[in-house]
Amino acid sequence: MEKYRQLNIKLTPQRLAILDYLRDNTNHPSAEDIFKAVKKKFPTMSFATVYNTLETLLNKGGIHELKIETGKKRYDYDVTPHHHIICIKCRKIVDLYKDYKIPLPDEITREFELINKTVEFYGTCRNCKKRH
Amino acid sequence: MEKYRQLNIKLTPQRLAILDYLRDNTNHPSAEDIFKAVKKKFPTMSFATVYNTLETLLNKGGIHELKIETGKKRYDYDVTPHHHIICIKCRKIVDLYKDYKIPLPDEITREFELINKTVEFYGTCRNCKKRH
DNA sequence: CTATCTGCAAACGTTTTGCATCTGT
DNA sequence: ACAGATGCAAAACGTTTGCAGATAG
Repeated sequence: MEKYRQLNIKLTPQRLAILDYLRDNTNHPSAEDIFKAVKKKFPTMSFATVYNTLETLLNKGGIHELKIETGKKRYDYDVTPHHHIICIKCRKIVDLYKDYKIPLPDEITREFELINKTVEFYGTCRNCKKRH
Repeated sequence: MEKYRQLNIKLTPQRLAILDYLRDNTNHPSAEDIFKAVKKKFPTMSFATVYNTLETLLNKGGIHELKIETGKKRYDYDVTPHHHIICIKCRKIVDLYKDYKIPLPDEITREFELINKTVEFYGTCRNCKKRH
């Protein structure tokens, strides 16, 4: 795949399995989710390899790290800018592709050079609202 | 203080020290920051009490938990709606009191009942930009 | 061939828990 | 008086690290 080659990293079978899993599971999996899944293909797979690979991919800009959960990182194969809406009950995360222009007050633009922004919306999804 | 009483919790000296610290330190301290500070007043203070108190305050809506750092929670005494801009170099966090109206697409509003939102801006602060 | 990756196990930092004792209300 | 808080130590949890052996390029 084109994206894989552009990363300029050694494409080991383990890394390919991790990349494939991330590509096919856009539900923002945690390191453990990834580990469990790829361990089925590679029974010797270790957490070290998962974390090493995620770290490498992060540095190469191949994935994004989400700070949506406290105490557990989540990963996103989709690095195009987008936002998230999260159900506060079931923690379902839905992607939101909208390029919002959010103006910053002058006292902030004087102090900060803006690089990027993320908007997180919180609410209850239809399913969770139903079961009151 | 009025806010303290409204929490409807037992106001032990330890809790008062934690609340006072949070009230006076709006730099979004971590549990360890809080622990270190209040331990000076209460040498017997334990992490359990800090975490118990923070959990209680969260449930009562007296404080907010910030998901800005991965692997470490930060706390905010200010529960009025606001956003943050974070320096990606020194991790300085500046509050931003702006009530942004951010429109959601119909397919989202059909699926979710919006409760609240937070915007996180990332950039480099003046100090960090200076030292190139 | 060699720079880099894997996998194991041990260590780490943060947060949670069980429980006996103590204390605000 | 008693529901609920404290403080200690141990454990849990996600993540990182050191290192010997393996492997992609």
